[in-house]
Amino acid sequence: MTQRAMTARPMTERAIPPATVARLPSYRRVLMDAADAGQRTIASGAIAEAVGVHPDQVRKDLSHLATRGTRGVGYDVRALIAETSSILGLDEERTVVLVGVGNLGRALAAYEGFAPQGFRLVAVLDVDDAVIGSEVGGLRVAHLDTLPQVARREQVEMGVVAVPGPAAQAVVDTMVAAGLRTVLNFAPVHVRVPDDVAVRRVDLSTELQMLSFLRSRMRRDG
Amino acid sequence: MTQRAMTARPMTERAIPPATVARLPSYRRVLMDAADAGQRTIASGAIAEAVGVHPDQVRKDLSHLATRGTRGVGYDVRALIAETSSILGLDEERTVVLVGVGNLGRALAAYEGFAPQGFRLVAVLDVDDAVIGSEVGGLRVAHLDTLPQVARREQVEMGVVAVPGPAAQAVVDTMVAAGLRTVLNFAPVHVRVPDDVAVRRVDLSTELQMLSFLRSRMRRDG
DNA sequence: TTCTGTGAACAGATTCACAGCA
DNA sequence: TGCTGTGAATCTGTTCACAGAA
Repeated sequence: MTQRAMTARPMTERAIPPATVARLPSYRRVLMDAADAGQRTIASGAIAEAVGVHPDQVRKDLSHLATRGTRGVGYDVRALIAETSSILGLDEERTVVLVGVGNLGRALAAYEGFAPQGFRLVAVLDVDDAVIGSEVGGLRVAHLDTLPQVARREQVEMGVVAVPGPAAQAVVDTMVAAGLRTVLNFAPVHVRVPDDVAVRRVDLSTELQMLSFLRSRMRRDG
Repeated sequence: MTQRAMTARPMTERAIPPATVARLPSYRRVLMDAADAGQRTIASGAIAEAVGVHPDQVRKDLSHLATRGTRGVGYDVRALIAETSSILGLDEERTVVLVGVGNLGRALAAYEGFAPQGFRLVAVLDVDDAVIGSEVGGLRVAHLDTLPQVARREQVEMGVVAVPGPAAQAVVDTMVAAGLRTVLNFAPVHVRVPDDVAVRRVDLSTELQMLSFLRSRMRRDG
């Protein structure tokens, strides 16, 4: 629909392929482990081994970054961490709001993986009076209606949707109206959003079903 | 490594592309909604609309199945549900074991999405004495050491890993040794498994980071 | 040597274009 | 006329092969 590839863009960054971006968080994690272990440089082969891809793939991916490796040695660990963090937007703090305080919502609110990557959960919302006012993940659950105020006050950028499927579209509409521009959707439905809003969906049921498919297939192969 | 494509295979099924399989669960959900609403047939455009893809894509995907649509009308809803279920291996019950009773593990155990798709959780395991013996998702938490017995007794096929990263590889090794052949890994690390075991990883942090990337990019585009 | 960087070959997935049946 | 089915064209991603710097 929109013509992106032809758009003039500052030379500093050259349209990193989505497939590469998807691997960057894994690379970054390995790099941070290496840094913790005191390593100053790391070879593509070592990253590849830890992440489970081909070394070729790692080098091709890293060739989209500005950081260059040195032949016979590898890449500078600190430089790569800095650049991947910057590309992924992890050098500035991102505020997150969570909607839906069921089992999954509660688990997400308590999830320890948010904070270390710079994601700060600033509000937990629901529409059910039974849970509003209770404490979840160190925050008091408020009514979904307060989202616009919270979003403005805290400059919230990301929304996490952990409500049942039928409620998801309405929640996302509310988020979009409140100015959120990225949404992580755990409901098992596709939601419609304007072009300038990004949505990613995580569906446990889909994952299980794909595994189930692989299982069926394997029994015949083996 | 293994040569699959050339393997002789019963004509009844012709190697469905992975990308298609990944969309099948979504199609199936839409079909079930349509069936609930009393619809007997459905057009590719309607499925596409609900799932958020091109109608062309839906038709190409469905062309890999045996069920054919009728021109000017659409596809038979019941027939498609039956065939997608069969392909995804959802016509037989799959037994699942969950390891790791942290926040996420508890949420997964209580997750209502397992049962309706034919996934039956038969055991919840951990290594922490503090949680062993407690009840989670209607099951009493047992020690990970009991996995081999449970796996044999219940013919367990799938394992869900909800333990911290550093513990994941050992847990998966135990699962593989106990005969499980598919693993859904929520730990943020790559785990090594033999060729005949399938692993899928779901990483919340990766999803957030990809959204964060999109957010950074959008601010410049818009 | 060892390990990077990249063009070229290849493979897979999506979109287009259109023929053809109800 | 509406919607399926599919070859062809295109696009995207992966793997190969190898030149070249430390």
